Amino acid sequence: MDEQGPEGRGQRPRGRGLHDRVLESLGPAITAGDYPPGTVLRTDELERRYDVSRTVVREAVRVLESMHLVESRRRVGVTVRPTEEWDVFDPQVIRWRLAGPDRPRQLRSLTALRSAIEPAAAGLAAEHATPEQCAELTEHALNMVATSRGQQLPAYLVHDVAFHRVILRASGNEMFARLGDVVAEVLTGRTQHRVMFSDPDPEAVTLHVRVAEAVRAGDAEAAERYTKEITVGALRELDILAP
Amino acid sequence: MDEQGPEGRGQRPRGRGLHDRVLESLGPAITAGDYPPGTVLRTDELERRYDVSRTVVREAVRVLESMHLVESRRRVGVTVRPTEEWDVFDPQVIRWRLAGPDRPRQLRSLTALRSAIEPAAAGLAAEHATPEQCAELTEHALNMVATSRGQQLPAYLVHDVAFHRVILRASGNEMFARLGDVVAEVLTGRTQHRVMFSDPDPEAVTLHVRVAEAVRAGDAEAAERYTKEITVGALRELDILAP
DNA sequence: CGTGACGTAAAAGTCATACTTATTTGATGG
DNA sequence: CCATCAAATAAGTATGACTTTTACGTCACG
Repeated sequence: MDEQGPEGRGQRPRGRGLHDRVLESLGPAITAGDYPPGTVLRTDELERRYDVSRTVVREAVRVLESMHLVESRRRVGVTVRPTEEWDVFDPQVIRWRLAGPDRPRQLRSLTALRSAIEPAAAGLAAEHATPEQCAELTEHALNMVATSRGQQLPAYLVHDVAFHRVILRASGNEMFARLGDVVAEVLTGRTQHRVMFSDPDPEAVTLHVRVAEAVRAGDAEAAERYTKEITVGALRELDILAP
Repeated sequence: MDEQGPEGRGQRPRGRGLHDRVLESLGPAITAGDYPPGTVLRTDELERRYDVSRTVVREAVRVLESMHLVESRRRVGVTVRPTEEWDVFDPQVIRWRLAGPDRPRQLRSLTALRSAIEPAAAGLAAEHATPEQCAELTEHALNMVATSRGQQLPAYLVHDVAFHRVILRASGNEMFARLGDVVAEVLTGRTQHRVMFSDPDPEAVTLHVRVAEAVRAGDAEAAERYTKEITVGALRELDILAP
């Protein structure tokens, strides 16, 4: 055993809070499958493992429970729940899974989600976007064109992310809007995987400009169709990278 | 003051846990707007209000924080966050909002979400559904037909919900699958609103049968198109009910 | 040999208290 | 007027005592 001494706790690591530290360790571990569904954790074991008090462990466990990652039952312990019951829409869960071995699978799910949501969002945006949002949109689209050649992927990515964020926000649907972070994550992840490869697909760049035009013109049908083409491209790309 | 006595707590209401009781009171209150964004709650105030210990309040607050409903900061208190930052995909948040004054708005968001997701899910289902799932699908569709006339809405609803659940599950996408509960909630809510009115739209019933056929035939394009028609119908219905 | 009632113990849940730490506020002094 | 530092405040953490639920084994009875 490696006790640091009879009194007090060793090494206050002073993150934003001890419970966060526990959460940021347990969450990824569970979503990564280190503790397969059915695994039982006992709180006093966790106390010792992380060298923290009951208070801290319980708070972390409570949060994991609210994500349906675990279930806490008296006389049993904290049981890891089956994967199908996890709150896969929880942004935190998404981040944890993107950081773990489930990343490819997660990226596929998310890309399929994008492919369903974004065209609809673009259609709504064409009807609801404010003039300011239209302006932002065309600006980002033009910046994408400008940075689409000559190893400027980081800059390109910034505008790509911003573009899709505006679309989702301009849809006027709060739920679509909240997917901005997720889409950002997917786009970023995708870029990292091919950063050494080529410049972005010129067709995709053009499509973004078309979407911006369609939204500005209030043409919902066109905005939806062009966006669909973008996301279909993203899906196809996934199949090529991991068939 | 209404103290129950000098020692102990009064009335153990023994829900599944005190923290749950606090959560189930605070959560709805916040999402209902009883505490507008910016409102600051102090934990010791909550302790007194709910007549529970620090431990319990902290656990509840921790969960609310993980939903991004509140933010807890030292020397300040527990602050209600702006609506745009809430985890609107959290099933619990969705339920709370559906139970509160935000219900109409929430139903609209969710219906728009359905309208984006379900057609895509149906398309995927046509490619991935197992024979068993196809069988379930046609069975539910036929039962919908059978119960579509003569004041059998409750029974109809059961099969409607089941049908859409199977579609979402058969899509093979875990995120789509997890929307089953949400869709169920929407369908149930919709039925409750018109339970005294008419039988379900015969066209919608037929469309469900067509979707089942398309999925069985592996015709993704048709499955997607028919499902889209169903959800568009749902959207139109909303406009009629609350233009 | 099966079956149901019952007691026991294990683990989470709760409480009260003492103490720590970060942060706001404002007072003090340059 | 601004920088700096001190005090007050509310959340964060630790801990020990106690309660409540419930799985599991035991034993008596059919």
